[in-house]
Amino acid sequence: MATRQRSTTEVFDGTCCAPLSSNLSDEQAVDLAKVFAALSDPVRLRLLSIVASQEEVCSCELQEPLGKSQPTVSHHTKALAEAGLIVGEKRGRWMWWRVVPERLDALREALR
Amino acid sequence: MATRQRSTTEVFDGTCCAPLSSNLSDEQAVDLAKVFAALSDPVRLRLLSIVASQEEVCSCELQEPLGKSQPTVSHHTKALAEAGLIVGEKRGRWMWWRVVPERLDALREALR
DNA sequence: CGTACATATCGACCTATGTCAATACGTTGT
DNA sequence: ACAACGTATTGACATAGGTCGATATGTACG
Repeated sequence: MATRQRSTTEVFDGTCCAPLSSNLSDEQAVDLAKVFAALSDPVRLRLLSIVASQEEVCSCELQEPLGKSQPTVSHHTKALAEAGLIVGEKRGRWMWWRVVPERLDALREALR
Repeated sequence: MATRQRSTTEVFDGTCCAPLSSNLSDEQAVDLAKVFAALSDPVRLRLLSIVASQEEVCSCELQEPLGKSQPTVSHHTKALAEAGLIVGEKRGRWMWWRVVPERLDALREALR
């Protein structure tokens, strides 16, 4: 079985990324706001940037460049994963993260 | 003199929208996070959506579809303006808002 | 097994922010 | 000037969220 990370509060409905130029429904706005909220923290943006610059990144490689505690890094990876922007795979003791490019594509479309 | 709305806390530096794939500096991440924070609220997203669907929108046309009080609407337009996503022009007693498409373009580039 | 280690969760703290009533500010018309 | 009206600001309140120490969970290796 694949170890794809999934959370109960993940936002993965097709209605997420209707373009701004269309009049957003309340529900669409709520869902889209959650994704942008995941991007509204500088630490998460740098984290995402690090992950995006490589194929895969181990959690253990994040703590030092981000300058945050281990629980804080875990908190941020979780937030990005719940927004569907990264996915994690646990191999051995290590957690490996990679970006979900389709998710970024969809988000760019939402800004049209 | 043009009545272009400008605030002291506006985020309009050229470093705002470096792509995610490049390793973001701390400062770049802080600036970019502010813009995404402006988009992280459902009311602001619907507000922006309404403005984006027309050439210009009066503040007075926002309160009813958003279902929020006048101070709350004013608070949200200010937040979007400070993020550079909309600009306002006061003509007579009315405030007219329009989107800044270049800003949305730049933001889409940041998601690369 | 038991120890070491990577990650996740919990609890607590502090700050940021969405909301609205009350009020202030500016503009228009009489 | 004054009254009416649209917008902005202020103050207060409740909630959300970033942070870290302490702890729990899970995995590898003697």
